[in-house]
Amino acid sequence: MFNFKQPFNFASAMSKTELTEKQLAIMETAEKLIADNGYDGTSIRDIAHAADVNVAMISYYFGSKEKLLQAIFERRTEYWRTNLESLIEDKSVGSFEKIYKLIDNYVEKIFNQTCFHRIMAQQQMTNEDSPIKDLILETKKGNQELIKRLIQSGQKKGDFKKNVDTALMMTTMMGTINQLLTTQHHYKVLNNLQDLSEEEFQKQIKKKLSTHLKAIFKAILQNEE
Amino acid sequence: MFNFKQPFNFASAMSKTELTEKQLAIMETAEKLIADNGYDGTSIRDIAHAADVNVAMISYYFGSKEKLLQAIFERRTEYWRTNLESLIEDKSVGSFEKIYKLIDNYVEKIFNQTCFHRIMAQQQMTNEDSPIKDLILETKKGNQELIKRLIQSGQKKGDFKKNVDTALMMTTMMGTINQLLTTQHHYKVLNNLQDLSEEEFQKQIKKKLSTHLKAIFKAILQNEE
DNA sequence: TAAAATTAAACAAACGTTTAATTGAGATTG
DNA sequence: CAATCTCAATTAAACGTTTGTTTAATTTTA
Repeated sequence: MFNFKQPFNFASAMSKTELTEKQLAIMETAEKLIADNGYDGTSIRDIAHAADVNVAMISYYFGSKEKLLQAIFERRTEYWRTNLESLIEDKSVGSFEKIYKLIDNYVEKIFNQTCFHRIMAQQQMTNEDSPIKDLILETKKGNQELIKRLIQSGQKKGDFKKNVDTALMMTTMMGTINQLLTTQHHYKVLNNLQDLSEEEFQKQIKKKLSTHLKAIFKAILQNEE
Repeated sequence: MFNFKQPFNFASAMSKTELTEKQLAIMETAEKLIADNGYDGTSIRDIAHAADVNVAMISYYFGSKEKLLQAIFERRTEYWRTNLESLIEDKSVGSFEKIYKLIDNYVEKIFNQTCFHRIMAQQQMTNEDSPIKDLILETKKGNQELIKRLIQSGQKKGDFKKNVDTALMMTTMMGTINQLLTTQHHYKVLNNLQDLSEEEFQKQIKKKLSTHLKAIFKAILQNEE
């Protein structure tokens, strides 16, 4: 007899289904590998082997290599804004306190997802347009809009200087964090911290970075009249 | 008759020869392409086509794709330190003036070689050891040592604070510059500057960036006793 | 027993590199 | 001065791998 059975295609059937354990395992393995070796430097076979699944499973679940990356981005960018919104509205928190909390929030979030943010830094560098770059730009636009409002409210209260270049300020924050993220090893070597355990080093660097950024933001924002 | 003629191998014959026009053309084309699409995202055929030479010429001149990248790095890192040395020794220049000159120097150099520095930023991100990463680390080590001396001399004169984290300070400088370099387009969009000519934009951004960094460094370094 | 998950194998295209043959310009020769 | 020789420069074609993706068959699950 003939067999008319159609092959099932998961990728095209998946619209907003929950992610299975296996899909998550693939995504997290891919995150680590791509962060280390770059998107083009990581093959589907590398990922499949490290995640201990068949090569075909990646196309089966995600459709393609690029869509896998997109899935990673969608997962990680989902919960960015939410708690920023509430911070801005909170009337019981002072202007500088808000900024400080913002910094802690960024540092904490980024250092809790180092692999993903290293990938984001990579992707920002490429010069081709892509859905992912659009996603990054939209996220950034939203964030910067929120922060602009935060600063404007501080200016109205007389706490902050006028004429603050928000974009340049955010560039310094993201730039400093990214630079530290991508050159952690250099930082370790240059400061003779190789003996520290990875965990201890992360803890120290997060604290130092936070303090450092707060001092910078204070200097940029503080009204000295 | 038999032909015993050995093929000439340029790559292994070249030790410290001057670069020909053609080699320079290849290197500069490669710089642009790799900056835009990444090292693994750029094929030898892409480079050869853009530089209008045969694919084999690249292996012929440089030996391999990786050695081409190395040649680019050697060309660009050659003249980094020289004029920093003299700046530090100069007794007629004040502590802050020296720092400001240092900043201008970095901004100017990096923005005059944007493609190369975008490649450098890419390479710093990868997690594999390579001769190129070693070269970057050595250059950084040397620079940081010089800057440490610059700061220590300012501290002795009582101009600068004690307990300055030089590495973190440099991280902020390089991070801010790199971030701006890699997200110039985002910066343009986020600040509605799309109408400016590229040249005018570069000029403006260099000036703004310089001022911005000087303000930050002043805040970090200034002794307030 | 039907649908979904998983597999090994195959696919064409692109990759970095090498080969072997040809071209071209300058030196050497008759 | 023309002919010859020499060797670097240049070429098209081929090399063996690796790439992302698809196929068709098999196993698992319910």
